[in-house]
Amino acid sequence: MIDLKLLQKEFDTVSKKLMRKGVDEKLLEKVKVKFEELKEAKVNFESLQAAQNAMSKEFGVYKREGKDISELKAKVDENKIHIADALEVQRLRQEELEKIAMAIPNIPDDDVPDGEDEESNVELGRVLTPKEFSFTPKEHWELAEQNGWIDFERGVKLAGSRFSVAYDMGAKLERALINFMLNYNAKKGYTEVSVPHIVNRKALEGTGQLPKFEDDLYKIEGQELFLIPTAEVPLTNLFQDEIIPADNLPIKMTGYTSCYRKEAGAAGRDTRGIIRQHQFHKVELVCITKPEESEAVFDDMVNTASEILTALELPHRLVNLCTGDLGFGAAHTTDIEVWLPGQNTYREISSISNTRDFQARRAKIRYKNGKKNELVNTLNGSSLAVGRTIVAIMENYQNEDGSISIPEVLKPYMGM
RNA sequence: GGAUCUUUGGCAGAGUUGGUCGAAUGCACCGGUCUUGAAAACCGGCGAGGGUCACACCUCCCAGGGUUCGAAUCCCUGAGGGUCCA
Repeated sequence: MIDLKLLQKEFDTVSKKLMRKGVDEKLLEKVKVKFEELKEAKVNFESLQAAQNAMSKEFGVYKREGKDISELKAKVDENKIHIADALEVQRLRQEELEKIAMAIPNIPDDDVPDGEDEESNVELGRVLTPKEFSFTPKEHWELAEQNGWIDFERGVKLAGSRFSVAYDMGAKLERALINFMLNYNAKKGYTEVSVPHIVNRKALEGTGQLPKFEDDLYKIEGQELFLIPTAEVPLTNLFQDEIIPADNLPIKMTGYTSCYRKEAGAAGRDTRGIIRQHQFHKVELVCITKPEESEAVFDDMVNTASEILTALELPHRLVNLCTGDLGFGAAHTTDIEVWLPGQNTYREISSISNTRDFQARRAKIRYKNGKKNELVNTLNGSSLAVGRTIVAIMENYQNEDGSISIPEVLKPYMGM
């Protein structure tokens, strides 16, 4: 949720920034008006309520003094009707406002580059040089089938398209990577947390997946529960409605979960292989910080994810997302793209975002700054998407005969 | 599963003939006096959210609903905890 007070006070500045992200200025004006109307309704309701309270107190006095209360009662009864009306008005306006305000994305930072889509993303740097192959490197699905690591047909049999089954070294690699990543993150000061894979609506509203992106979520029939699309949701919402002592910040967490996504808007994209699955494994980083320290923590998260790739000797690059490619809740995002020689391109393997106070405002996560309660900053990032890491390992570690070597650092995790 | 009791501020714990209760008291905590420093003692402050320049004011005594001019206090439903019976 954006800061409505800020929108009201500095409409021109805020709307200009949001227009960079394609938000219609008319919509923002509407939000501003609705916000003012809501405040008005609140003041109205509260003053009626105050009058009611005062009269009720008088009642006590009258009774004790044995005075006649019929006139006062008439007044109070009339006021009651007004209160009911005022409350209804307030409720409606609140609903109206929330409906549109909740669908407004976060304000992008000033240094986020302009752009429609990923074409305008800005490369920040490269780590490791892709190696030259003496043969034409294959794509991962081919290697996966050839080595018997991944079974696409039986995944479809069990659950449908975009599901797959991992076997043998493919399955072991999954497990090894998860452990390796979690251990690495723990060493960097991130506390390991194991969370539910099913969450309620409030949690998803807190992190911004709802109400706007319900189509992308798997919902449990008959219940207001959803499968998580990322561990970011439960990890961030651990602190929903809490006021955290300043000394406890920053909170740095890492967690492994499966992630479940309908991929509603992705028809036809990445249909081969395991780049885009309905269920995939991911190790996530989530941090909760004071506003002034969030950028330092952000850098640490990017480094942590990048270091894992470096340890796996996978070439990658860092990319600063442009306004058009930025997610709903992010103020700015750095993607890490790993080199895939089979596809001869870099593909996203991690996305690290600073949402600043956008999620904190929705989820009411605050901290005690002296005497005042202030919103925290929340950050999230993958470190890393496990399936895509396997893809990267397959393509980068392939040999001419189609076999695949195992990265040195993973061998201990695979009983080798 | 049945009966009964219970659910209050960081903790403990008053508050059930409904009104002056957002709530006594103790502990904890913060500030001060005293002290070389600390402890003790004494003085002062001290629930949360919204709102305001600051007040005022609104909301919150497990959750939700109801009765009433007015509810922490009464009624209903649900959840957690205790005890007894199965």
